[in-house]
Amino acid sequence: MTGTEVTQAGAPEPLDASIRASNLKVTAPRLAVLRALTDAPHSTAERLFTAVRLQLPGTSLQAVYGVLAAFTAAGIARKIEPAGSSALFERRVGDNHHHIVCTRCNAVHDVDCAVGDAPCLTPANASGFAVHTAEVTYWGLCPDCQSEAAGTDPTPIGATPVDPTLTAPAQLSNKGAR
Amino acid sequence: MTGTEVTQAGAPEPLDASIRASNLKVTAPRLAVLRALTDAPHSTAERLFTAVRLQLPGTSLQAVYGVLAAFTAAGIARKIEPAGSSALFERRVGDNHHHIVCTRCNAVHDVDCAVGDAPCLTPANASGFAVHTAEVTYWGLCPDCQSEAAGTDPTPIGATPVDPTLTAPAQLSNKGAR
DNA sequence: GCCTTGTTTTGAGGGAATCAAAACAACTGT
DNA sequence: ACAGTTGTTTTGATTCCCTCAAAACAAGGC
Repeated sequence: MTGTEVTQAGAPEPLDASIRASNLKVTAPRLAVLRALTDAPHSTAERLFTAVRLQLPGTSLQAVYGVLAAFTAAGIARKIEPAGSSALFERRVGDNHHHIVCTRCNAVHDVDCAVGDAPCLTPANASGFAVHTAEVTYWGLCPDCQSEAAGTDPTPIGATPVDPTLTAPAQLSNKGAR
Repeated sequence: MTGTEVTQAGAPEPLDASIRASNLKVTAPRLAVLRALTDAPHSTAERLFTAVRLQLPGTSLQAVYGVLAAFTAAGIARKIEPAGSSALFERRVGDNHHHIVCTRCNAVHDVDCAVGDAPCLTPANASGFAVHTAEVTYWGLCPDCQSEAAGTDPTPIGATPVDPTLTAPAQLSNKGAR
């Protein structure tokens, strides 16, 4: 009943296998977190904690933090920290992908790399740095929020959504902006 | 003597002018913060606070936060939040530039955009998002840390520098890694 | 110079994440 | 199957970074 036979679409290999493969001990909290992470990618520790508690009450928030730290260290999970939000976690690792965040509802989606392996990831002037990783975050409106923002109030749903004008990253060409 | 005649290289226009130009009142704390920001770009609020106090004791940390919020809202400063570090501020705004962070000493440098205005900043699959801004952060070793890391300990200088393997953004081609 | 409005100070508060020690459970080998 | 070892989790506290609110205060317009 602790769910070892998770033959669900989306989780090609059994949860415990990927944990064991990283030389980590397979525990109930870890399985639960990994499952929750599979069901809801780009989740905060808190969110995962909530999900985990449904299946495994008695799990502590610190355990979730610990599990996530172990997972990211082992490379079976990845931690992203978009400006203005708390850390998010995802299982998709090892591939060169980026993220796009909705400035209104904070939804996060994966974005494949534009040009393949190392797109514009080679900086123009690295000033002597030996670059080894690159990270791209896009900001915009998700489809849902586009429709709603069209005729409705321009105000974000959640209280403070991450004001793009304050953090002001690189502005794209304004064509079609408006 | 509160320094209005700052004819220093790096600050082409007087500090008070750029504040006034944004319809913000010119105050001592604001001048001090703007000066500190000019001298030390990519600084945390705390760091700026320390710098400001040298010239203007009695200034509160909250004032610095307030000034920085006003500056970013007005568009005369920009706030960046590299993963694992607290918010950093810089005066360089309006141009499409990115950042490169040393994973050992946390030094931050500006990086011009690789391909001009909108480099690889057009995501491969935006999944319907209306993208309006993009942000790129490179991670690597600064020149100084490269030399030191060559023959010395691979351990970072500051206690916890931001472990790139934990946050694991997109890996560049691994050639020359190791 | 006075008034209005916007800033700064002062003091408190809150969320996210980390740290440390003790209780506990998974794997190893027998 | 079982005991030992090592790695996890719990429990409890704490730190860091940043925000909020009200009162004191100063800049800029008249």
